[in-house]
Amino acid sequence: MNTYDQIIQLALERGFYFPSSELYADASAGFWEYGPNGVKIKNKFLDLWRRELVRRDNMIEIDGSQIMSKSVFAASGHLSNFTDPVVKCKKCASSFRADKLVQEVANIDVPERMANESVDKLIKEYNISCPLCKGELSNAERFNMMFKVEIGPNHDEAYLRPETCQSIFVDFSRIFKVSRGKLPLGIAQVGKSFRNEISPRQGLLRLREFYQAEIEVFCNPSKLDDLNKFDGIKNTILRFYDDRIIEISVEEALHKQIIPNKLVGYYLALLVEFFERTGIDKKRTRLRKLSDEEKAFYSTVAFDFEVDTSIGWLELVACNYRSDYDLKSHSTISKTNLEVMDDEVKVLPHIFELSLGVDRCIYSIMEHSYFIDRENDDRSVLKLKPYLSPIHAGVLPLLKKPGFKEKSSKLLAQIQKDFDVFYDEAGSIGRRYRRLEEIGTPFAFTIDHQTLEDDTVTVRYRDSMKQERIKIDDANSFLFTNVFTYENK
RNA sequence: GCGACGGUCGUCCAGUUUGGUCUAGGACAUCAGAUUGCCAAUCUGGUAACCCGGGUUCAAAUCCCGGCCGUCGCACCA
Repeated sequence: MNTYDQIIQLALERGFYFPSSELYADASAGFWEYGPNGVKIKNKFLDLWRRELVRRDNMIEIDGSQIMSKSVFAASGHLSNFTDPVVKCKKCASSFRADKLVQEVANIDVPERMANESVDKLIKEYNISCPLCKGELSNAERFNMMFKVEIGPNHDEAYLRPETCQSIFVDFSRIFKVSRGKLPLGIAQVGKSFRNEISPRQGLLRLREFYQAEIEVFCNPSKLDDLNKFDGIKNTILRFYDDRIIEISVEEALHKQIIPNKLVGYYLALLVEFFERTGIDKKRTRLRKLSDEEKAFYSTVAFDFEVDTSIGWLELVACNYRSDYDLKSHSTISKTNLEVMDDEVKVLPHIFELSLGVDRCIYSIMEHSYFIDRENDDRSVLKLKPYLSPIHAGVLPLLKKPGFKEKSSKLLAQIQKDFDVFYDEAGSIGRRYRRLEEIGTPFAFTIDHQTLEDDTVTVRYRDSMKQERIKIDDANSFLFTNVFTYENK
């Protein structure tokens, strides 16, 4: 069984995540739910994201609507560009990307945005048939990956947002004013996005409804290298991939023009430092500069932050320099001037975006944390960072005898307002330790005979299995110190 | 969306070839009790499943059709 299957099994058995609506046979693919443990790890992951990116860089966070008007997506380009021209074989019903098919067979350049009629014309002209069965092809159709919804009794057309960032763009003007913003300004948002994927697969890795944590940095395009805070991260090591991995400091990467300017370098560094805190193995991550073919339609420079998993390299964060694409077209379509003042000069800000897929991150963290301890009965341990663990600590009475439960309850009440704790008295003590470490609980407090005498408990560490004694009164400070530290114990 | 294969307790699997013995079995997990008392111990007992719909048949987990889901390949991945 590979690691991916083991993680899925753990997720199902222990309530991290599971398919949505599974009670019913008509449940569609691409929708998954977070169970009790999954929600906790997701919330803690987002706490870390806020701490390491939003707060660290004094960003602003908003929470926008999931349903947005048609005009938003007319301006964003999603109505016209978020589609692929598709032709179907009338005989065997296979479908193909029309532009790619024509390009291959006729050996001519076909722009992706070519009108359907022009594509049809080319198919006739070059007498193109189904590559599989030689059957006749249908006319080209556009498959739009946005979910359309109808508003009110008149069925007004609107869409579920395919990316969270559009809220940030359309709200930008007001946010900038009310927060007395100054460029560069990061605006962040966590929320759900919706894409009608043709074939969603692999659990959390490709969903039709998924969480994004996005950061849009609004900046003055003429001041991309005018950034004092760059000095704070210039020595941070980035791992770039292009045929092979290059480990290089941000400053060096700037000199070698791997990154275009200080602003991009600064935010890539913040991102990389954030991921170092998640428990994802840095040696199994890379930044990959995208070629022109791979880039999204709105992007001028793009890096993907990728992580190596048991099923290959996985894109976790798309880092796009979107220039003024978004504000310019929102400005045009809405007929609103979205320029702001920067040092007495009017500018239409450019945008550098860090668009993070939360669900994929959760999966990757679980996979990189999953550990089979060959030296200790092959126990399975989720070596999550303590601040990401669904449960911070277990409270375990060694015996089911008078006195033990009372002491346990006292300890429980004392720490559960500040921490996620789990009380367990069922089964042997070893069994209870194993249950806790399987879901990543870093600490277990055990109430034993000595507790009844001197109000001390043992703390058992998940990774080392070592124990030490502390006073019950010190349990909170122990947890504050050990849960939120970046050091591993 | 196409093709191949598959779908049985929470999880993993047996049972389907050849319809009846399946009132659906096991392991792990889980719950209750007993016992033990610091690393998955033992014993007893319990909960718990044939993906959905239709068809064939005296009889369907088993055969047929459709749908849904999953894995893999192709295509797709803004």
